[in-house]
Amino acid sequence: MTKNDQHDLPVNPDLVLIGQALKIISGKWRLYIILLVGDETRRYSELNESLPAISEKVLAGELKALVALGVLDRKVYAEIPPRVEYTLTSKGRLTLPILKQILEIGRIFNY
Amino acid sequence: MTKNDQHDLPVNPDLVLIGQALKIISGKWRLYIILLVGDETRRYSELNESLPAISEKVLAGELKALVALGVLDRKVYAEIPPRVEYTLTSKGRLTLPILKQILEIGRIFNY
DNA sequence: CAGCATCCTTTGAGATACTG
DNA sequence: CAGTATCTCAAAGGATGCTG
Repeated sequence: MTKNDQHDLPVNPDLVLIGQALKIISGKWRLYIILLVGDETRRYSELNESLPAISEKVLAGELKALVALGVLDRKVYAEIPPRVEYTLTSKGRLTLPILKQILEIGRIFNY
Repeated sequence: MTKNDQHDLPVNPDLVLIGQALKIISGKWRLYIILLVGDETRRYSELNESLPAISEKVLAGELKALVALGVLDRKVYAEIPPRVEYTLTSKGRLTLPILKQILEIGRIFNY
């Protein structure tokens, strides 16, 4: 029976889910990227231009992470010049309506 | 007509709202704190115990920030020992159902 | 009890040059 | 075009001791 024994506090199972969700959406650019892709197919250069303030390194890193997390699909076309397209996975699409709700928070605190 | 002229890209007004929302919810602890307060009244010590991994400095700082942002109300009781209680403001309460939706994202990527 | 002050470590992010 | 490699920096977060 340690001090942190589970019986001490009824651990809120939601806290675990928050952690899972934060793995997906936390960071300065995640929400922007996921919402910009939306239901479309986006090329790297499109995203780069839509987010002028992001650096190439960060964008490439975030895209790679989101692919690894199963949020984005990455499709490479063997063309010259190269073309790479990103779309939401089925799981990624499930998050879309939720992320759009987050925009409401912006509205709430804007006026 | 500069390169960044607004006419060049139909700037997504949602991007602005994301920025507003991120001011409220971004960071490692914001979601936890807001959801833990929920519809209840929480003391500093309660929050501190519910989030064993947070340091006192960070918790105090986040609470102060959330009060400044208009998310939390802070009520001090002139007692000994001191008692400080936090509740959501009316705006803060408006975010609750949205933040609860975010838990769904955790579920989506958990299985 | 509910913090603040100080110091320190870690992480995220930006700039730039370069490559398949 | 779509990235990588390096370097650098700022900010977030953590540990600890102290106080009204």
